[in-house]
Amino acid sequence: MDVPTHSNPKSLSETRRSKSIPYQTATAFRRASSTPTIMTGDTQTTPRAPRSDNRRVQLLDAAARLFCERGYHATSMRDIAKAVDMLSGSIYYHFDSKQAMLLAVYAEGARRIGQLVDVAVERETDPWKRLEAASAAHLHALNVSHRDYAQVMIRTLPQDADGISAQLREIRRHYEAKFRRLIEALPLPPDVDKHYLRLLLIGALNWSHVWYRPDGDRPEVVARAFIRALRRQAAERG
Amino acid sequence: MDVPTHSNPKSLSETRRSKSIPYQTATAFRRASSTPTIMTGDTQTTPRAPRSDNRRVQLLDAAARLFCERGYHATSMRDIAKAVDMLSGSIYYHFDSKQAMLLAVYAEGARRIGQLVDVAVERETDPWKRLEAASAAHLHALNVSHRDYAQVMIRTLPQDADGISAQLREIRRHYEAKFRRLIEALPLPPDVDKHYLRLLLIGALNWSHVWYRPDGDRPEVVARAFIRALRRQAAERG
DNA sequence: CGGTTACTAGCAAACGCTTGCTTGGTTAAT
DNA sequence: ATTAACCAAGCAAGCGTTTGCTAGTAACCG
Repeated sequence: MDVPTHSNPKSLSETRRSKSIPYQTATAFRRASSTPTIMTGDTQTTPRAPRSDNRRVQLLDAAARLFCERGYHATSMRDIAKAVDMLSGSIYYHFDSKQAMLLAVYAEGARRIGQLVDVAVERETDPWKRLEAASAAHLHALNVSHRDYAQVMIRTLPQDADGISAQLREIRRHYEAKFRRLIEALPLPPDVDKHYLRLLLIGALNWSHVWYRPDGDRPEVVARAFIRALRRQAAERG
Repeated sequence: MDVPTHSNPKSLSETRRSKSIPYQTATAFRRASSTPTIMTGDTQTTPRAPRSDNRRVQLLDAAARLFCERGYHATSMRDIAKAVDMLSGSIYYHFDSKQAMLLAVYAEGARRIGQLVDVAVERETDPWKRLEAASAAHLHALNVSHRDYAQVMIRTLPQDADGISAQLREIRRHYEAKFRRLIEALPLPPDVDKHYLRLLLIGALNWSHVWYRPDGDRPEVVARAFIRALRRQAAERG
């Protein structure tokens, strides 16, 4: 159930636009990519696949947990290293920098919530039911099944990491488009502002990490209450 | 218009429970308190009032601005000192620690939003209008008139400052009680869950710092849109 | 299949710099 | 004359990152 479902290295690297971004060494990039990028030069040696005891995932899990618990700036590379019983310098074999780790966690968080939402939405046909399912999946990822990764993705602001702010914004924009489409599909009277309906719902969902308690109502119950409050009876009947 | 309306030192110190908390020296506390606490000992000299060129407020303004822009952990005492053209060590004449500064900014933020909300609510009588006015005031403080202080108060989580987490929680609880009362007063059918109605609204309001743009709709417009979405037509007519 | 080679994954130790905070002394407002 | 307010200097600890090196693993070759 709670087994971490990491993306394979390929899909991770695909969130990156170009090899020229300065947050991963050529070596680390080659590692992360499943398709061995053989250079055009003739003296180039063919790269090798990651070893079976590769601890990149362990490292990312620890980073996600600590970034979630303490926040990015309050977590040191030594903290992360200690969590997986490693020396801080060794992290730099897997990641180019602390910011690169944050970006990786953030992207993985977006991928996980996105996947959960997609699966949940597919099962429904009614527009309101689809939105409710998406909300429940979002809440579930954020507070139950993928807390660490998802909360880093939700709570990290672009200004927290200057060098990768553009990437962070793009990832979030891409995710939120799902909700934009779901709300666009709602049968609403023309006097209802879809823009603010979206901001109202997403804001409430994202704020849930502050008040959500595992021993309280389950995500589906919360989602139903939220959608119920937004779904105006009059619009329904008309 | 944008003149900072700081609380006087007395009201600030009142948010503190006891003199024994370890985040302000005896000296700094005496400074902050308007009623000079004369000790029972006989050899005690009477303390003097703060000088007219006291820069405590300037310092707090700078801290609020930097905490808001970069976050608490990403801001150093030297950054704050530099912002008011001071040496970092000199800050410790006014505040006992970095955490004490955060607490002061946080408390002042809560005071300012609280005051704006109180004033706005007083002008209305209809329960829904009162809630809408409170929402507009909240949005206004958070994104326009008291951005720095208010955003620190909203965005800072208890786990960001271990030693003062209880105080932070208490201040926030006290503020949110205003919304609890406003929603309690709404004429709602019994099937509407007031608990989740509150979480929905407050979450959306607090998330506004992510998307609010000064050249977009004014806070009152946003608040009206939010309340409109929550105020179900059916309930209104019944 | 055994040996050689190539390279992954990590250790150990440091680099230069920044951190929150302290202390002793000085100046200027009251 | 008193002392609020600040400076100058520095402390120990911690920061992100780099470097030189090596043990162990996997792919290849005869």
